[in-house]
Amino acid sequence: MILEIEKKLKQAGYKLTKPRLEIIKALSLLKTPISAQVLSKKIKKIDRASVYRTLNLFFDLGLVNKETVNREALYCLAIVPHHHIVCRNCGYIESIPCRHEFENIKNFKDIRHQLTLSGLCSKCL
Amino acid sequence: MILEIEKKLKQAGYKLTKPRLEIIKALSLLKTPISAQVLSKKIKKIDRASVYRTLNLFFDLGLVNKETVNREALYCLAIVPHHHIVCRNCGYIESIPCRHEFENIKNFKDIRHQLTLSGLCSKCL
DNA sequence: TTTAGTGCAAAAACTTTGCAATTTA
DNA sequence: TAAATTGCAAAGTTTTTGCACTAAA
Repeated sequence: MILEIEKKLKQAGYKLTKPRLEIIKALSLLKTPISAQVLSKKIKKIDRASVYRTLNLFFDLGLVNKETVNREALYCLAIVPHHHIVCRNCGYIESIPCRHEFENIKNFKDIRHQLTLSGLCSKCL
Repeated sequence: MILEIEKKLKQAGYKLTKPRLEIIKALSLLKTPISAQVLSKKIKKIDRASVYRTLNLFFDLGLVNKETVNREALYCLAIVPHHHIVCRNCGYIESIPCRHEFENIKNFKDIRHQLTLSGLCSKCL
């Protein structure tokens, strides 16, 4: 999966730098999406500005998804299509495999998507 | 539709104030989602802080959706379930009726969702 | 070696907060 | 009239930018 991302970065004409690789690695190790802030604090050796620049680049390239979860913007890798469902009470997050096809919407090509579900998990209801 | 929102606000124990009604009205007139910033500039008579407070309240109550479109967080009314597809090149936005049912995800109740699609519209590809 | 990318520091943009005044129910 | 909500001003947070330096191809 990491290799696939690196390939896409290269194909798009971007360099494979240490900060970028670090961020890809960090994201790939996570089970749940993460905010730019928190990611930045997690990877202390990379400057905050670079974290933001990198996440924006990855988002523009479709390598990461950005979704609003309980008011916060969170990022996660977009390579394996999946969704999240979040408990609005305790914040617990589960991943959901993507079962929908969005390729056939008239008038649009090269479709990317981002679906976020929220609810109350069994502990909270 | 507006009346339905007002009812929900009341039911949740909140007052129907002028700023809140203004914001509901403004959102209901829009064909596309809007950022807090832009909405605030659009409704000059309501203080910025109130716009933010109101959007957050509405979001928490599930009255509005918040979605990330081309890096920006945009709001729209959530009463009539629908999605958006955005052209990544020119920003053109179309609404899509919601055809999916998300009620039956195990372990979660009271599910809300937010789906954003992006692509390249026919003019841009 | 050249060009893209980084870190740093500073600026800009965005969002929230405290509190007195106002409005709603 | 009591309690919630607003506007204002200020603070806090988040994100971006300019630029000299560094690293990837």
